[in-house]
Amino acid sequence: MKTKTGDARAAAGYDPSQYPPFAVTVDVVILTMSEGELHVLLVRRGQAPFEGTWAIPGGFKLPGETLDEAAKRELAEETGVDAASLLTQFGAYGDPGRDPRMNVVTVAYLAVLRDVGAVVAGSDAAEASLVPVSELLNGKLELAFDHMRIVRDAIERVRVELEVSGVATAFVGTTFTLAELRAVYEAVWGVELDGANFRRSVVADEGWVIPTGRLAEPGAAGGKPAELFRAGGAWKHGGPIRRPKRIQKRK
Amino acid sequence: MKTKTGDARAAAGYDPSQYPPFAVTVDVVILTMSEGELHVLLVRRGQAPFEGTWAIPGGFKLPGETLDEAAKRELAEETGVDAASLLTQFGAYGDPGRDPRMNVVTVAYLAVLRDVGAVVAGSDAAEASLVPVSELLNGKLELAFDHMRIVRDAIERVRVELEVSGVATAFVGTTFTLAELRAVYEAVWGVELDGANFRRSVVADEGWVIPTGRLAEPGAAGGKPAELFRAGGAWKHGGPIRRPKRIQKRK
DNA sequence: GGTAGTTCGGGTCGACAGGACCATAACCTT
DNA sequence: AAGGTTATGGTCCTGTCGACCCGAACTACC
Repeated sequence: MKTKTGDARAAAGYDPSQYPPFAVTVDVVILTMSEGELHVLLVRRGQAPFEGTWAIPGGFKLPGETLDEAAKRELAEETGVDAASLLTQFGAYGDPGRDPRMNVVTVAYLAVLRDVGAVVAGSDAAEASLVPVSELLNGKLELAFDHMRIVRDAIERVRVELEVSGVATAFVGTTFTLAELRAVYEAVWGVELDGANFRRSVVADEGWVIPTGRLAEPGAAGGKPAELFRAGGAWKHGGPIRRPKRIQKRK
Repeated sequence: MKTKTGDARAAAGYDPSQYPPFAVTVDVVILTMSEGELHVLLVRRGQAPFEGTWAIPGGFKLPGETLDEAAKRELAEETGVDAASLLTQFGAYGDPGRDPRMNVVTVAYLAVLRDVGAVVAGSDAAEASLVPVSELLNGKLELAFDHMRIVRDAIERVRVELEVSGVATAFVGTTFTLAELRAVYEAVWGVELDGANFRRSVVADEGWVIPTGRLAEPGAAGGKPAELFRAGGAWKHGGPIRRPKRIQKRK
């Protein structure tokens, strides 16, 4: 290559202070199960730009913290939840003009929570709400910046994550029935799974779920009381359930 | 652009110019097959810090381009290759102190190439070399910044990617034999696959590889000439081969 | 109390995928 | 021509997974 470019690149390529500054933010997509449906936590913006528009919570990275720490801090500030182990970085977004004021690159994180309802109240966000993802994907709601794209990517990510890791247990309580756990898969994947087959697969995976010996209270409709489980430590083994290609139909 | 919010909290939360600036870079991990082994392209640094240390190629993101464009540009500048379709973003790294001079957040990309050897010559890098990943993972080589971690993450990513997408064809030429394609899986995963079973799985996946009708020249050792294939368009269907849990043994 | 409805969980069966292995064809070198 | 090597087709066997059935245990209602 030409020496001109070489010299310019040598100077430009190695002196960071010569380059236009960016602001770096972290945004957190908080997913949770509510009423059998997958929801995302959104906050309403109080300032321009995009004042009054829904957005995902986030904030600026500080020089003294890692990206993971920044995401954890933002999550704690917005929801009061300490869930560092469930935070997964899944993408960086830096399109020019995504923030109309200056160059902002954001690193997006995914957080999976349970019982987020009570937590939202304690947040300092002006207005926060759990929105079903189906409403978002329908295009009925508009989000600030490129947050719609980020949320879409997050949902796709959690669908994959559900298959290769044990995230499913993060959606449910500390103890849960297998039906509750199965509902997570069904909601996220949009499929129906056979209860009996689900149980076989899950309990066959040693250390994945651990029976507590206790039984759950039957619902209003009755039925045999379900066994209560708690999450095992085996997170990395790859999930016990494989995502079906086509939607199963039960008669 | 020139918003000047008076409110302190609003300024802290919503005015990017109030926050410490970062430099944003893109780094590209270039993987290729050479002599049946997975290699990564490294360049030797000519400037401080880490002068003389091996590093992965990369550069600064410009305000007017997207992250993907920056990665594509850097890849072209360093290797002369236009391979935008093979570029995958896989992580962002922003630990404090990862660059001793200032706050730098880098977005890491993965590029899978074939025949990178001829391309390296045209690069403007002072010194470039293909290094077997086995040497890197052994810890025999030291990399600048946190590039070792980035490369490790990239390799893990390509192992997963190989299973869920059709990246394997990116490692080989426009036409290839099934043995060549199989060698990609074997090298990346570190396993041995049965040739007959491999063929069955691959050709069963409609549109994944397309026979050209031509035959390859047999190697020096002879053998039946292999059928030549070209890559089909079916990239998203998920790879045809599943990663074996344990290494297969052939007698 | 009895019966219907509901949920849970164990069992069976068949389809299919995947791995191990053999056989054959088509090339090389000697 | 003989033996080695590679590609490719075929067979066999096993484990996995979905579909489905059935009994167990509970609630609700008559």
